[in-house]
Amino acid sequence: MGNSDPEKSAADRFLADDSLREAAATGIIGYRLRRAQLNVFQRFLTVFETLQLRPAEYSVLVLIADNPGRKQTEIAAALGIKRANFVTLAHELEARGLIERRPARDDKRANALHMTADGTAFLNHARTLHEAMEQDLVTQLGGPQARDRFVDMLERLS
Amino acid sequence: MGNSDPEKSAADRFLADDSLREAAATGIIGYRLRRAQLNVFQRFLTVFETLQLRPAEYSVLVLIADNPGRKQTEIAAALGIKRANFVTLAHELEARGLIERRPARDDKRANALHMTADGTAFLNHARTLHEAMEQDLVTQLGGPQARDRFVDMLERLS
DNA sequence: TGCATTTAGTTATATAGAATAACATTGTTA
DNA sequence: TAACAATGTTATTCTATATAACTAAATGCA
Repeated sequence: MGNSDPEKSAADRFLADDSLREAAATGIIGYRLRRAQLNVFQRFLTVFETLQLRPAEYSVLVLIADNPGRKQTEIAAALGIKRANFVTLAHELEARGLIERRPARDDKRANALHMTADGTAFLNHARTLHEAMEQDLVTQLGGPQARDRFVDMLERLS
Repeated sequence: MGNSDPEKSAADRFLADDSLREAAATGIIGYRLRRAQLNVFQRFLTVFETLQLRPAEYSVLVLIADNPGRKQTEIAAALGIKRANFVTLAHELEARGLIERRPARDDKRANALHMTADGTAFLNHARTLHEAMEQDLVTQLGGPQARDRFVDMLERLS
């Protein structure tokens, strides 16, 4: 039983008709921005597939490693993740043995987040993969200077 | 009965701790790309709130107006929307009287998509709003040249 | 101090976007 | 003509994100 109705990739059809292509993208910054973002995220998913790590999870690990002992709410807020949604995320990372949620010293309600030894090793590996991907992106953008200009413009839109 | 648990905006907490802020964004193109995209889309939603028009719907209308008579699948594919998901989208736009789905001459299976007179008028209004928004973005980016460089870099990532 | 308000974490739930599978109808091609 | 492919469709799933409501604890203030 094979795939009875395989979708062609969007790009296949996209390139099949240039007049449509032009019409779709002309003068729409938001549209191109979204396309680029989806593309970069897709690349991320591919690169991190073997690690079973999604973008949000990676950024959470980076933030905890660089800011050990912070409370859930702080990490969540810094990444623009709602407290409620962060709960599941943190629980999964804890269940995988990558992070620990210790009772905070100064606040009995709060959990202080820390990396485990396994988590640190795992993140180091992930960081290597990420840096390689990032390097690819820089190359595509046209070098470090272009990257800096690009990131600057992204910030201007935020 | 007021909002018993109002969330602070992400930015409020974000700015409350610069060390976290720096850690979150350092060296992560994908992260900043996503932030910028969400921000621009949020602006779109605000601008188009009175029209009750979402980004995908706007791009569909633009594409149909610029390519009248195309089949559903063509429009959907050009925008990277799955056939299946496009059905609801097209039905809603038709229900609002903005587009028509006429039987295609050369293919009894297919629907050829056309704007209605109302749809054209509606889209003209939407285009005005969009152009104003686009102009704001260009200003934020630092002018037309910066916009061109920016869009070029977005294309490089796609 | 005592009481109202706020905050941290949590659970449950809702909504939107995007993806897959399967199907009828029609078109294409070997 | 018989196999295959494409179009539109429905149903379903998955993921991300958002909201409401609750508890326990902390904070503020009169």
